[in-house]
Amino acid sequence: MKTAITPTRAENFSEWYQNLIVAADLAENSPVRGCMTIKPYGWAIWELMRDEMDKRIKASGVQNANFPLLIPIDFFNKEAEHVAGFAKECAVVTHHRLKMIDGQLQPDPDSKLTEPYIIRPTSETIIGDAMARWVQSYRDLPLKLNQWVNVMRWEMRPRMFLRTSEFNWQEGHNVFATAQEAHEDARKMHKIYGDYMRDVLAIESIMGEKTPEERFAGADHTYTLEHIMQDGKALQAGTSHNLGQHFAKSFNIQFLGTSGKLETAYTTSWGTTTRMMGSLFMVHSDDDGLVLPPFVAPYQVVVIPIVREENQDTLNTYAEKVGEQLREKGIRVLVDTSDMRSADKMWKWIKRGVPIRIEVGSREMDNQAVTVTRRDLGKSSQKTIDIKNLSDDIQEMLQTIQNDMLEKVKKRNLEMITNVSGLDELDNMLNDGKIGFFRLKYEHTLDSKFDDLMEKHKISRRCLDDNDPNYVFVAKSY
RNA sequence: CGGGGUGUAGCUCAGCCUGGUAGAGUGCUUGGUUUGGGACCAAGAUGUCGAAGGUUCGAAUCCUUUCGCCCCGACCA
Repeated sequence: MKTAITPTRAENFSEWYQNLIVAADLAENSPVRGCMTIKPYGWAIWELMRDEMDKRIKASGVQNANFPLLIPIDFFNKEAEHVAGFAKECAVVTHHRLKMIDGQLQPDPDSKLTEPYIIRPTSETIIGDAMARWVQSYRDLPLKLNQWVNVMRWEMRPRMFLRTSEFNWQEGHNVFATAQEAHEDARKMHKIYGDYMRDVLAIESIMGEKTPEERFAGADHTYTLEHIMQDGKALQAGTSHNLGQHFAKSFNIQFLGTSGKLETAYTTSWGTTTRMMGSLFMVHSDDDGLVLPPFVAPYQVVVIPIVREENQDTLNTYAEKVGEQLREKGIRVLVDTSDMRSADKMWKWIKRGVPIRIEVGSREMDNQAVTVTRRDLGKSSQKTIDIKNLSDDIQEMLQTIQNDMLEKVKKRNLEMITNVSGLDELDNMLNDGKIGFFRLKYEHTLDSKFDDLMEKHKISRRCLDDNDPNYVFVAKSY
């Protein structure tokens, strides 16, 4: 059978992924090295994801703000571990003016900055600096801030949505009076992310704490959400850090406590990025293109009139009427009356992952009916239904699709996780080509033989098992 | 940043070895026949051959430099 995307997932997963992005019109490589252009259809998905995330973040008591893109290099220097983590991938602004020299615009040597700026790879430092001023008393705490911005990390090996030099994200930064509150907050944001990914993206995350080897530079504890891709590899889709007093000490975030003594605060930071889109695409899509969960589908339903010349006008009117009926219920609908062959329209919207396709032709019009097909199930789900209760039926169907997609992922996750008793068993399974996550005692991975296995099989520790932190998940990753 | 590959029409690519002034398929436009899971016929438009320099009467082709992209590593949301 001919698939819309070639090669298929089974033939070459990473090439399939790239072609998927092109076929679904999500993004393209830009003229700027390592940076992508997110196209309107891709951005529409992000806006839906972002708006829902923003709602949930605000509901947890966080306020949005906006901090500068440029960070004084000196700020960055204040937290040693943090510097070590990011120094290798920073873009640096060194001049503030261009000059025409030999017919070429160049940075004007006379405009060299005495102190260069870093384009933010993350904003702990500049937000820490502000917090030091904003936090004076225990009454100012907790202070919870978030910003939706772009950041830049000079990546050596970019891949669209998964790892680009510039990416969009939200970064939250909270300050607390006590270690306990900071601990609870890091866990709370972690859970909010997990719920979001389950409810909105229809993805069940593998959640847990990063091992000391893998945690964020400058954090005491890093909690991660790992997603299992269809090829068994891991993708980190979000993190929440308990930064302890590292940044509070470096930036003097201090307050007068109830006892009248000056105390040092505790901070957390937590983020999710456009990488979640990469996960969304890789987790759900198939060999015919994108498959979107209804929650984040720019169009939840596409109505395609199967027109013939003689009935074009009446049929388009009927299609619009169907679309209008659905819109009244708040369903996002596109009635595609564009000048294309209907078969081409179908494939276009299949590739773009619209959850429900409604076809209307003269047969349906005569019977006051429509033919519906679910994207996640394909042609076998095609059925003709009466339009009498259409908007209710479609709404219910959208909910079912959302649920079914999650269940499918949960089921696949279970199949993708293998318990192993020790390093020899792990080695054997990987030698046999077994893919997915492997769960084993964390202490086994402290054996030097595990370092050899990591090298040999390109695996890494993803996170500890939240249900039993004596165990760790190990996998190949993106 | 190291190893390998690659850059020619919107897209996928041939042509390069052996220098002689640009090709195919697909897509696009127009007309016609079609239309319920990727139609067919006919006509037509489209290129600084990634960029810069060099060799040459002449460079997509040979040489040098440089940039991007892809794959495999190291690094990471």
